[in-house]
Amino acid sequence: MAYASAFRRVLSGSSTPSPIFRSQFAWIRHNSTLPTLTSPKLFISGISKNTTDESLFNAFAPYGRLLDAKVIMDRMSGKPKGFGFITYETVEEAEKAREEMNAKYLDGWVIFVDPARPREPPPPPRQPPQQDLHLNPKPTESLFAPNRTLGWSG
DNA sequence: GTTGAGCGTT
Repeated sequence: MAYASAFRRVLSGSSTPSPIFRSQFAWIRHNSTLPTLTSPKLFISGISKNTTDESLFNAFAPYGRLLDAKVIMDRMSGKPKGFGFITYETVEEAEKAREEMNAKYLDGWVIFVDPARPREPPPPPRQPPQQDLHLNPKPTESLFAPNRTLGWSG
């Protein structure tokens, strides 16, 4: 996502969002993953270090009923990682929130709303290429079977 | 204590 850092560099100093940039963000929507969401979970990236769970919640609250809003902090260092997750009640609300809040301002930073990846991939849509190792081939009975009829006994 | 790519503690 090169556009993310590009817009951040342009907009990091300005505090007032200019309407000019809204037209600039149009192509992002066009370029973004427009197909319907499959999960009410959203991955919010590019959030400010001032953004907390509460301000994230308040920012996305008008677009649906939020079940959860978390700003991910590094548990080792305690510093915010700069992204978070929100969970709506339905995918329609998440869809609306993405349309309304993608590439918008939150605490002076342009945030990006994307569908969150499942933390536990439950259904693999394709089975992994399992190589079929025939470690136990059928026993070759007669290959090494001694021919008793030709014994030394004469 | 560098200025930002990314998918979370259970």
